[in-house]
Amino acid sequence: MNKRTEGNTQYVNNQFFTKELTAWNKRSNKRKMPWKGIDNPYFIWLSEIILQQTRVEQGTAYYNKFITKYPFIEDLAAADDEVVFKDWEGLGYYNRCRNMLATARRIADEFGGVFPNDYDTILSLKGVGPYTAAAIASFAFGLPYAVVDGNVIRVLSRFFGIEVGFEKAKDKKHYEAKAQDLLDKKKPAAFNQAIMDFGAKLCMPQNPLCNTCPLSKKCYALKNDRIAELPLKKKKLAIKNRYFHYLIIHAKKGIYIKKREEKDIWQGLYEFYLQEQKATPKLWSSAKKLDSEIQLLSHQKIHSTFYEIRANDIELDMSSYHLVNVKDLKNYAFPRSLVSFLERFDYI
DNA sequence: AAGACGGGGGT
DNA sequence: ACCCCAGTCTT
Repeated sequence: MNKRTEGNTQYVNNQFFTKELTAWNKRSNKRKMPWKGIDNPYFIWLSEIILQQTRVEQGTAYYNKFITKYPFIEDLAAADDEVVFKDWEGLGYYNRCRNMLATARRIADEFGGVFPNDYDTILSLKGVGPYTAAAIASFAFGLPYAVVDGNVIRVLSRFFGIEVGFEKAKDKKHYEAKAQDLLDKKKPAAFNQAIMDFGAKLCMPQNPLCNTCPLSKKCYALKNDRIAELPLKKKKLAIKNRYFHYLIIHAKKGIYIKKREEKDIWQGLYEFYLQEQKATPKLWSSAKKLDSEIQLLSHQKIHSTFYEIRANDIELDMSSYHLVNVKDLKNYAFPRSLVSFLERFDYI
């Protein structure tokens, strides 16, 4: 196939893709989400931050909580870090929460509470990368920027036969250029929403609905039996085992907890007195073992064991810890595994 | 360019 | 077990 024919084929496929996608969106797309179709940039930004690497089903309740509790960006900007972290508890990727607060405050202070409406300024916001900037720019302001998220990568990779991954910057750019090329510049919001809905509801990661897919006639992956292989997966990283021994130290006024400040998992969340090591800490021979559990993170396997002891029965430096009444524990944000423990033992 | 960063749900 | 989710930031 010569260069010219190849270019023409691409063009025809582009037309086919956009036409069929648009038709599918009008005819069959029943997907409903609280932020769909709105143009409040603050709400859209909120939804996008919450949904980064997070399923819609998981994020929706958090979104509803945030827009109800903080209806204006100034409300969020004025809230205490501790309270917002508690609101975010269980969502994961807690740096998102920190960046969200920083951005809310920047917009309140620097922009007088008015959300910036140009792509470059939006992209400059903490926690806002290329995907989120394009989403806000298109959904809130109708600007012609194509989103490229996991759904878009999958759809483009399969339909157009893009046999490269997307971890390399150059390859990612290839997807971005393709998406931008396909984008309906007159209706960027509708196009972006449609392609993501299409990826989520029809061209899913596993067992996509090819038999009812309006794009199947010209789909590279279907034709070449590459559905399961595309998009190319990134090589999976090794899971590191970590062993956390938590000691619940009971004093008259409550138990001791401490905020995780280190550059590590769960930064900003609270935890009990911790010793991280493989074997049971020797000094704790008089402590009572309560429970143990394993929590899987994307990159670590956390083995937690919980012990309890009375403060009088052990010598430890607790100067950097907070002594918190048990009934106030519910006000502190903990990692999911600690919340689970606290629930099992009726602390919260 | 490669890692770090959560938690959950589907198969 | 493995996949991967409306990704971004740091090193």
